[in-house]
Amino acid sequence: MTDRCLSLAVAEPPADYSFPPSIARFVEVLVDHPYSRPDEDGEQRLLTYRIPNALPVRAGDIISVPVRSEVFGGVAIRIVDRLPEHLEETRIRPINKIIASGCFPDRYWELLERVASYYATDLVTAIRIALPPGLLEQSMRRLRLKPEAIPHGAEVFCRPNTRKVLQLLQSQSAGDYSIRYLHKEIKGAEQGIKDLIKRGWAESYLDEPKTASARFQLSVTLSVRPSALDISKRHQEILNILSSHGGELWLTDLEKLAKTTRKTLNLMAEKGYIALQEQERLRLSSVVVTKDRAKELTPAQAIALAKIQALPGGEQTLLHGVTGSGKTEIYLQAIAPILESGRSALVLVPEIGLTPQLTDRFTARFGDRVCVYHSALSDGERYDTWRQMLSGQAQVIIGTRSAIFAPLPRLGMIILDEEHDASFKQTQLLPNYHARTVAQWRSQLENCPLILGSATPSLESWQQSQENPDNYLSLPDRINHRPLPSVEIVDMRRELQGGNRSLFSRSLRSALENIQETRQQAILFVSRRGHSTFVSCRSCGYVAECPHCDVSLSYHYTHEGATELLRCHYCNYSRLQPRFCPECHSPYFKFFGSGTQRVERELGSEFPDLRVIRFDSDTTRTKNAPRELLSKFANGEADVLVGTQMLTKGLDIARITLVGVMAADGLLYHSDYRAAERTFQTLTQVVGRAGRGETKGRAIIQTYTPEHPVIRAVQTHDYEGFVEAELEQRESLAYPPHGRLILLRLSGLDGAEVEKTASVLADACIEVLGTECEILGPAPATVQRVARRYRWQILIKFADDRGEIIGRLLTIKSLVPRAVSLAIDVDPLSMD
DNA sequence: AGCACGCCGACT
DNA sequence: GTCGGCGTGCTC
Repeated sequence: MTDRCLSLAVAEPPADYSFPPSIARFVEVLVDHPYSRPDEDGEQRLLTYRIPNALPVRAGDIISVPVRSEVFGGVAIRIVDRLPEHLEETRIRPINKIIASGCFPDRYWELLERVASYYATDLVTAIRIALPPGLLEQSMRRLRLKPEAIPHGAEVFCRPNTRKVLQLLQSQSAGDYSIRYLHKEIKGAEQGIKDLIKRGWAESYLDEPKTASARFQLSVTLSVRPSALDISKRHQEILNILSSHGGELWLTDLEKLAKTTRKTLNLMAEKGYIALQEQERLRLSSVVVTKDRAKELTPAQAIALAKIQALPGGEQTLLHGVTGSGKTEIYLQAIAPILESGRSALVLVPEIGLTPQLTDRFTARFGDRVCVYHSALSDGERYDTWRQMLSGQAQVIIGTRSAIFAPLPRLGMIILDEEHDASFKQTQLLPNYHARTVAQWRSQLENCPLILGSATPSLESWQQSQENPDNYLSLPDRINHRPLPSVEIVDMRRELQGGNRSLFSRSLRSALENIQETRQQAILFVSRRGHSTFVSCRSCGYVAECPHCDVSLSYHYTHEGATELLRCHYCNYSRLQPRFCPECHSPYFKFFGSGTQRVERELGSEFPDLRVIRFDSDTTRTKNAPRELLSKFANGEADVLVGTQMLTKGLDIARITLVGVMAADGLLYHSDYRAAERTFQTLTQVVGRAGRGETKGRAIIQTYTPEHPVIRAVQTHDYEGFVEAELEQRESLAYPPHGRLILLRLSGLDGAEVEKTASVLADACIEVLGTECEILGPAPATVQRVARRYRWQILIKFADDRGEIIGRLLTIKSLVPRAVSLAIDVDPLSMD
């Protein structure tokens, strides 16, 4: 399949793009439409369109085309001068318009091809993740009521289907739904829709795809000398302000700066003092920070930097630096010469919203050559940043997972910070790619070095670096010889035996008291959000469960007097906590498992003087919330930060001297084969937040299993010991990085149908893949039902060098019925 | 994948 | 006749 796709992709040199318009009349398009997706043989189907009047379409452009009665996005693959034989010219329709051109730099197609084939999806799906949202949008046919045309009470005379459609439309104030939605809601909607249109009560229309577009704004340019004699004093003032800002400003900015109005400026434009013109204003998010300079490096940092700078293109190196060892400074100094040489750098981080500190440091060093790119940006911001990347200017892009597809024409370096982090793997949408894997391909294709940085490298990266020790860089010490925090393990069983029923051990309690006295700061790590993981009736044991998923509902209670809510952490269903047990009407409930809200509340009652900020996905939902909460904490407006996993990333605050882990067991208790690795990484990272300033840090880990080897390894900061033991484990079970996995995830509303499909697929796998693979399952997923869908899985284990089996696996796709969906997760990180 | 089209049984 | 169900084929 790969080969065929390669021949499809735009491999022609730019000179071949420009056919004379008289010859280049047709274009073959890969359309974002199911028909264009590969069939059983992996054949991509292209549709041929006419190019209207010399529209400058080139291969690689994103265009929009009509398919039947709708409009879809697509990619121009080939410009041709003649139609294929099986097509009549009368059947050929013209393309609608060019949405974006020149979007794919050299070598970029090859990257997308590789993503599509390795992750077992089609090319359009791979292209889609590479583009900003909205570029491949499609139109939809909608039905709109014409209320004025409907006689009063006339629906009584309609047939049932017409009435149903009418009632559904009338239930909404605009009286407007997509035809697809009407079909989904009402069976036999077709007739009703036709009837309504025939009667003239409704009209169907095509809503235009809402493609992102550039924003234009009025700008003001100085066109005279401000001191010219015949200009009034007020006008001179305004011109001076304009002049002092370089002679060019946005109209809105000048209005504010000069405290003037549009009317005055219009007058000045008429007199010819200034020129007003529409200009594109890029929506790039910018933060103003003070400029900084390169810091002096420690000897270890200097060695690492020198090795990075000597790294040949296409090679990767692992920068293994303990928490607080100054990896960011190395990144900054490695990037500086890249920018100088006119090339760009790509920095990938796990979750950008949570690491404002890192972004700020890059901006302080490189100013407006830094752009951020991640999903929290608005569509407009994303679109503009994406186009800014295409410009080819030397720049630094800091982004999350999807930024690995940043269309930078002259890429000089890729850095993956916190490379072990699981958020680099896409899990919800297809393709289920891992940004580290894609980064490895991209660095080879673009012939630029790849730096993987982490304090707790993934087993994959560790093993690769062991195979090539030249490309392993170690920073074993913190900068300024600061020691790593001491780690104390507290056995919570003993606390209970000793009569301490609080969430806080005696040790943690006294450490928190100490924080208050010494005016230092602490963070408390909790593995779950919410208040309690479940609520149970004290007399009958009833536990509220989610009606759509096979899980109990979490209890949410944020503050005194707040509504008590039960919420499903899988599908977000929520309802009020009942006052009485629905089974036995008892008013008494017991709360199990403590989350961030409960820890926050208990802190409040046991340490009323401590000021607490809660930092979890509930309090950081809005765009600027993470930055605001963190800067409040950094400014000393709170003493304790209580939070989940998010705390483990990039938090660097000198006054944090204490880290408390409320219950380490919540992490360990997972059936997943990666549970130990994840727990070690998370705990090591969170412990590493302490003691980055003058005062030595201290960590207290509360657990019910103090003897667990992972907990021990965290205590002794023994990465290597942990990794070696874990690698042996994995090898004995043929789990990654020894051997590879593919997980087939099946889901559907009909449990029996999903189960049946799963068993059919498992048999097909055995037939197609034979004895070269081990096929485990089918088995129900850990949580069998999520959002009313039943879920089954098949796990395929195979040897490292048998990558070609993925292609063979595609043939089983056709065995899946419509009502069941299949996702092929190549190299899954989690089996949930 | 949807959505047309067309064929066949049940009911005014 | 007409309505409504579902199997089959096409999308430039």
